[in-house]
Amino acid sequence: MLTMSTLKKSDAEFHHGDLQAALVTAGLRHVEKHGLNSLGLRQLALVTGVSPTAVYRHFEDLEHLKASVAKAAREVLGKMMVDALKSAPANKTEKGAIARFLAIGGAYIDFGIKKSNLCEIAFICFDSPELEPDSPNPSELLIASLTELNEIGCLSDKNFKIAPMIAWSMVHGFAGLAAQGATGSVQETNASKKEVLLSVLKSLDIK
Amino acid sequence: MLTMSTLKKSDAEFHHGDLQAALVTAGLRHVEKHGLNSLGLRQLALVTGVSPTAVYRHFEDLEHLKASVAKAAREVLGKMMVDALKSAPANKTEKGAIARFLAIGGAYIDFGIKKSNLCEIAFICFDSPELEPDSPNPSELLIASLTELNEIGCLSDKNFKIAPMIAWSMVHGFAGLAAQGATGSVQETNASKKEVLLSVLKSLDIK
DNA sequence: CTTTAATGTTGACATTGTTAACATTGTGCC
DNA sequence: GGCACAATGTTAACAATGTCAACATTAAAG
Repeated sequence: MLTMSTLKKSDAEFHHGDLQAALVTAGLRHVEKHGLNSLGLRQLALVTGVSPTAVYRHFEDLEHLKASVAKAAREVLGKMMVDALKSAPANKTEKGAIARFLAIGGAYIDFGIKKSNLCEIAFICFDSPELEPDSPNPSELLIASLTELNEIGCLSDKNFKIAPMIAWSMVHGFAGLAAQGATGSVQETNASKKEVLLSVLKSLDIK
Repeated sequence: MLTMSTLKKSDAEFHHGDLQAALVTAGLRHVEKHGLNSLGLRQLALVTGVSPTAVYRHFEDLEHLKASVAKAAREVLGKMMVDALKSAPANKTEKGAIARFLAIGGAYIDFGIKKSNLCEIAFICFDSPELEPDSPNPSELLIASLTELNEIGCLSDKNFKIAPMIAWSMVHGFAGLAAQGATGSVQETNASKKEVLLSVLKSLDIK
């Protein structure tokens, strides 16, 4: 099962290799460039170089395909957050932990600002499947950062209980508003981004 | 213009009276019950008792019709907020102003919880038209409540500047998460709702 | 009363999502 | 190695959708 000497691609190219992933990737690219509403099954099959009905070997439905694209979009968000985490200071101090929280929270917001089309599909999915086990989960990354703040000692146990919902709501809400241009000009948005993140810390008695 | 002795409905019923509004209302009802993705032009025309192409006399496009339904959904949210405001204490005191803020913020969140399908379409619209001039605007209601807190004296001018974005992001984010069931059970959600609203006040140094 | 704009209808077309029936490829078993 | 079988892809067709062009009816204006 799943042998086929990985990536041999078969001379006649009758079999695609990994059509499932190819369709999702193509769908992700399309949404990023042209938005969600124009995402169609046939066009997607055409771009991938395959017949429309081949899609049904991998997805029950167009809705299920969309759900997979939504999953991929959330994985992009997760990657942006870990990238931001890597570029943040690694000091195991209070200041470092705060900087890391600002980094991943900021990355979540940047997802709304810079990848607004992906943001549109990422969360507007009803019955969306779980992320890949090895793929970083956005809300879990937020929780991990808050856990770190708690363990270091600058986030009380009482506040820690409500912290995930507070931080997630705020960051998610601002990202969504920014994605649909409700946060004003670019500089206004960037100013608000900072204030929004700091207000989360303030409401949690941090710093 | 627009005479026709309002609501005479014309014997032959060739003309509908106010098809534009009827289509939007039907669209709103459909989305509320069956979700957004199944919202179609033909089905909508059928329900309204009119031919499919009649829709094009009132809407350039299906997208524009959807945008009008989205506008109507935001107006529903606005009405829920003013209703909550009416049911809140009217004391012109600090406590009263806080209670009113919690009421309209809570209504925004309830919109996400109890009208999740409307919440789905309300904000996922690109080029959505402005609300009716007399219809209460959600974000402006939030701002008005914060203005009141500022005028009463329990919200500093400095915090007042950032307050709209803070409050709007938080409430909008939690409503969105609740709408897609990301906030846990019903009681968990209600508990979080309270914490979320209080944390906004806290981050603004209120109370 | 006639002209004209507004509003609605019919018929047709291209495109879409989906299904059924058929074809090809790779895998595992003897 | 040869053969059944599951996996994967193809073609042909269907119903339904959004949209357009041409026509019909009603209301409004002179």
